[in-house]
Amino acid sequence: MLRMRPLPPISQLNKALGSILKMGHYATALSLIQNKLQQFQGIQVNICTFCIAINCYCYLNGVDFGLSLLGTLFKRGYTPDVTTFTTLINGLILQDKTPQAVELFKKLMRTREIEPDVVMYGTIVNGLCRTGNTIRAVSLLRIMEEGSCKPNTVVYSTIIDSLCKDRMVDDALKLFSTMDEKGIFPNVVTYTSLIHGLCNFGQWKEATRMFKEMLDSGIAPDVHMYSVLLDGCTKEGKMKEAEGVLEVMIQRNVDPNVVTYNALMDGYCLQGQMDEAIRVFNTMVDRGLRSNVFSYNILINGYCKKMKIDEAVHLFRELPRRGLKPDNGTFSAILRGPFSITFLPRDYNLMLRHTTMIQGFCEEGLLREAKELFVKMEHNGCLPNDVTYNTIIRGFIGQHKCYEALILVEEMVQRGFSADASNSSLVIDILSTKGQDPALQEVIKKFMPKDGHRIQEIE
DNA sequence: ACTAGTGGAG
Repeated sequence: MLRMRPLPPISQLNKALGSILKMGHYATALSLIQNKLQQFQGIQVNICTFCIAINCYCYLNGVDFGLSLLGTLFKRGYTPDVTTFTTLINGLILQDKTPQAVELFKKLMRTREIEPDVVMYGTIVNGLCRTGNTIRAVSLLRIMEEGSCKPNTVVYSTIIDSLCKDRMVDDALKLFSTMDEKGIFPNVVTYTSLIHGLCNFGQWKEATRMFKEMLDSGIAPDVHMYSVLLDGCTKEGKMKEAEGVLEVMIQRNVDPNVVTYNALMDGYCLQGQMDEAIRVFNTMVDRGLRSNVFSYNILINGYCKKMKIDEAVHLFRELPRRGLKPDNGTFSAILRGPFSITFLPRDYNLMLRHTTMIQGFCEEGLLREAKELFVKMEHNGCLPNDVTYNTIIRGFIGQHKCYEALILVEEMVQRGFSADASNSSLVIDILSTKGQDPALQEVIKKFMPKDGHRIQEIE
């Protein structure tokens, strides 16, 4: 007879779920929760399990699903704790709803429903930094310093990294130097952010000084740190040193990953040494690492710059065979290359090739390139037609470049073309939001097809 | 046990 095993303690389940989450398997964690609930009807799910589920929903289906679970939680008589709310705040930030996240945070502060802890503060700081509000994050840091919830290394690191990315490396250095006074110690993450920032601004000497300082304080570099250093070397054209970094990390049993090799490959591409870049690519694969779309983009970009079209096309075609999908970076590399129209399908005629390319440029926001090709296509013996005009005009309007659009509209009308359906509706959209701009009015009037009555309806 | 911060192409 089958004897029922004792119910696993809920803490055991939660612990297992924790390690599944660390690997990013949110769907697995969710189905595990559901299975356990069905398997053991009487199992007592606690607030942590709910929080894990909310977190999974936030990552898988969006924060709205997470919020709806909060309702269930209330209905069953549970009281959400600070972690639950932090999870939701993080969910909002993940979905680019940082203003709502800040609102929720403020509301919790106001109603004193929850006493925010350092993680909740850190989550808000992260949200502010990610949305270009680093200065507001610094203000929040000051508030924390004066209050009872003191900032920790994570909060400082988040802001230091953001300052570096906002090109305020000096301010990052200043903030860094105040950490010591407060007895908050930088870790490898703090140093990585700062050294990355210094490398990006060519302050190689200062970067190496910081690295030595870190080693002296007994902090061990990890794969992130070594990759940043290697990348810094290649940006300085120091390929020998970059290879040296790779050797050192292998020696010290820090395994390089695909990011490390990509950085090295990009360095060789920058030097125009495509043979070396390919050698690195092969070494990476030999070491059992999988190339990603970045690896391909780096090489395609390198070949395009060297006018090696066959090699670039070959790699481009290899992407799907490796189960990889070209992304914006791939198209960007191709579009900037001198042979970009060659990548397009064989049955595209010259006209279609140019128009497709122009559309690609517009979608990438590369209007200057779009205009260049637009001018060039006439020299290539290929007159733009109504589709070409509509494509490029849509591009300029999309980037709110009304005056450039106006010139093109006049040209188009002169040649006897008019706006297509998609552009007409686009114009109506703009009219409803920005109709008061006289310059835009001018564009719109010329742009619309002969039956201008739809404009009057709106006016 | 659950929640926040670090690296790479264009």
